[in-house]
Amino acid sequence: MAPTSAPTTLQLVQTNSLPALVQVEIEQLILSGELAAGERINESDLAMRFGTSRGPVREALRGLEESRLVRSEKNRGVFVRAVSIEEADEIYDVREALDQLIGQRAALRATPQQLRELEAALDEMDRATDVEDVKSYHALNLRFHDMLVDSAGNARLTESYRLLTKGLLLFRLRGLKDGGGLPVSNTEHKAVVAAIAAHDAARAGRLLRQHAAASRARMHKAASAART
Amino acid sequence: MAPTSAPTTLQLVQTNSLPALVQVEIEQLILSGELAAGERINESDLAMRFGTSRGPVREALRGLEESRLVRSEKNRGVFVRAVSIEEADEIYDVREALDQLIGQRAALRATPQQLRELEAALDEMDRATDVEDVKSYHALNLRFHDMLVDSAGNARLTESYRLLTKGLLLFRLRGLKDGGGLPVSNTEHKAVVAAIAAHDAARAGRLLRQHAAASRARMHKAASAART
DNA sequence: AAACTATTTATTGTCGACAATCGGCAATCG
DNA sequence: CGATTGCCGATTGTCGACAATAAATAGTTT
Repeated sequence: MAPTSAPTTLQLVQTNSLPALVQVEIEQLILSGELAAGERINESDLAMRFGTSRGPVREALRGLEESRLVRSEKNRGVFVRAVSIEEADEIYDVREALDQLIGQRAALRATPQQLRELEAALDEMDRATDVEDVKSYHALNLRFHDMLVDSAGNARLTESYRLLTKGLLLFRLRGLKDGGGLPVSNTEHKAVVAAIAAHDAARAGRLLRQHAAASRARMHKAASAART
Repeated sequence: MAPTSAPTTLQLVQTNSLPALVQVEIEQLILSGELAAGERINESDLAMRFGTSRGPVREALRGLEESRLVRSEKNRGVFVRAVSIEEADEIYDVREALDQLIGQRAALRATPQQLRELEAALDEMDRATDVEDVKSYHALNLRFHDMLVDSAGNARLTESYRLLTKGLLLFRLRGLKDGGGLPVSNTEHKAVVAAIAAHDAARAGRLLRQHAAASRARMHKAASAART
């Protein structure tokens, strides 16, 4: 039997263990904001919600703790991590370095197929920009950067980058307006993809690092705007 | 009552949860090689060994899985990860980028105290080199790089770096001889520390990146020597 | 004897129960 | 009246037991 390209729920349950499933489920809850930053997580509630006992939930939380999405206090429970802007800055320090590496490697190793997908993503983001659909743009933006790091062809780099940027998602502005930075952001994306298509490693690396820096600046701008 | 500088066992048990303690214990077992790469881990055995039930052990293993020291197969168990030289190369790709960042930041932010400790570590490594104590040198070398990343003053960077380099420890050559690379390695260390002391960010970053690259080359050399 | 099948055994996966601990509230005492 | 102390409900921490699965073994058939 040929495996379906999109893995079925059945397959997921058969290959992944229950704690792993629960872990991604809780992760969704956190990243979607349903479990707010700083909030305390009740093990029993989650176990009920997923129809399991507390064991798998506890294992999942231990995994999430290791990936820094939650923090745990003995006998008090686990809390959704709250990422301050100072921490977000720290993350961006690292991210800029990794983004440069991603750009360099992608320019050398991206396949034509991957390049096509990147360009398709650019178009989609353009469309989202046209109708000022900030939410869609954010989702597409995440996917775009995921595709980028994948096209660098280094599994460890992908892991490190994903782990790092997950932390950034925890720093969410109340009402992420972004102040019209969307068209600028996608213009930067296009320059990066162009450099990758030209196999210009140095330029792609430099541009992607600059894009990260600009993204950080936009975060600061939005943060100070939200504070007033 | 003033807290003791070195945390007592009591304090450790009171603040850290049992799974966390078990996790570092198992981590030691893995990194020391007592649990060999590729080997399957028996939950009950470990639980007996630590005098706990399997619950805390399972939680600890989830944490280790997230930090990529073990991998888990459903209904088959968890295995100590075996890192191939290709994976080690991937890790070094990322490590070089992070090391450059570490050098840059350390040059800007290292305190005089940290600088003194770094220089003390250099001396210790010199002594280990003189008597060709490879094992001590390795331990000191790990500590030195830990101190370096700490002196960069970025907690996220520290986390990312530690996680990454833990993976490298899993790539262990049978009988790590290193072929007399120790004096060279410490010479590179000294140049890095000198650049940091001079607050020359660009140079410190460049040198630390080069040191990582040289370290990778030494790994390759040792690997090909071991293969013959 | 080789190969396939049934059975046994060891190990993991999950659960419910009990013990330990914490935060809050009320009673007590200075 | 304020602070301390002792309960009380809620939640986490840990455990032992049972179910489910996979590997190892024995048994049967050709």
